[in-house]
Amino acid sequence: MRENRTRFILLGMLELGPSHGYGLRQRIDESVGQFWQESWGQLYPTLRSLLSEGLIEEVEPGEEGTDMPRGRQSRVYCITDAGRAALAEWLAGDATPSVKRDELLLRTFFAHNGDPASLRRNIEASRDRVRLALARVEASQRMIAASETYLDRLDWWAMTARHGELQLRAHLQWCDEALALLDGGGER
Amino acid sequence: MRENRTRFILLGMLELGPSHGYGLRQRIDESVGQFWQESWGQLYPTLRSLLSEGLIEEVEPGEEGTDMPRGRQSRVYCITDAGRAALAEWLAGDATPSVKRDELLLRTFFAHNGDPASLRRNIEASRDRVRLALARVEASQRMIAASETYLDRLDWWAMTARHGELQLRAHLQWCDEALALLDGGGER
DNA sequence: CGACACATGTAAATGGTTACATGATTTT
DNA sequence: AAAATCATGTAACCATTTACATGTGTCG
Repeated sequence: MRENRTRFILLGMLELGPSHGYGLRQRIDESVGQFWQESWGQLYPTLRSLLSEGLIEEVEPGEEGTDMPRGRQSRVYCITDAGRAALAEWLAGDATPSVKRDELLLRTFFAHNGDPASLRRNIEASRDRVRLALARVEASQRMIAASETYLDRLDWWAMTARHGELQLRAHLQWCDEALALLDGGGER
Repeated sequence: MRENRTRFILLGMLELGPSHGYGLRQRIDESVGQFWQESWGQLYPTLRSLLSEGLIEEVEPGEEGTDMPRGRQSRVYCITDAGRAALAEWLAGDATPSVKRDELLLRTFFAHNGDPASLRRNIEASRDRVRLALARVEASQRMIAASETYLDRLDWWAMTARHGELQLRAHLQWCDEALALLDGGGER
């Protein structure tokens, strides 16, 4: 929490090419959506402050376009050298360890106080969500493998996808084990 | 975010036996600390509001003591029937899917803009933290296996520990793969 | 006697989501 | 003509952390 990472996601996404607020959020969802997300309430104000700090600048829509808006009213931004420097500086620093919060595990821990059917429902819902997420990760892995652009970034991107794959598979295995336990001795 | 889970953790922990603020935080750290944590700024005010809602009540220190304070000034709480009902009601509902935020992966995704040595340092730091966490999980698994109390809760507790084990092992494997990639073709 | 763990709280700041408000363009 | 998507933003609210403030008991 102590550092505002939204700034650096936006800088990193703009480093891939100029875009506008709405388009940046799409990029975020498609690329790092499995392990990060941004809301409008964060995105637009942060774009403004990056602009006022000179880390990004506004360009005319239509210029050298990588990701131009289809509608009319929109503001297209581009990263500046100062922005690139700020991004590099952030990357040179230490990551703050991620705070883990897992409500499903909390419910599992306290399951004694509720009924097994509710826990089962929640685990099944989680399993279904994670199966979808795994399908998305696998799709993204195929896209990375087939990509002919951004070649010098693909190794890193594949690494993040691989993390998702391992993490999600581990969770699926847990769901299976947990549901088996609920089926077996769980009723007592 | 929409639901204040702190309330239910405190209720769940008090269901194990009466305790005081400081002791509750210790219980939380020792039991669900791998996937949940509470700060003082959340804990004490929440205890107050649970008290005013009648979900917990204050008892004299020294009564039927499971977890009594060693120092002097302290307030010991006990869950009420209303509190047990509130906990059960929460458990009957649906879990809100956990929001995932992983700064290490963000740094990996944008690694192209920084230097490989910094990424390596961050991955190694994460691996070291996770090794420690895994050791704690394994210790907690041994404690659960050897426990002769709370028998009807042990299955659930073991399940949460198993989740930690699977998740942390998956992360360790990723760290190894990522470091190998950094050693190998990573320099180009 | 100094450091550290025990113990309880409050206040301010931050980070983040959600709902609101508005309107254009595309698709059905 | 309606619905969905594209597009930009603001305001209110909520959750959470961090720093502050205070004091006791224990151990070396």
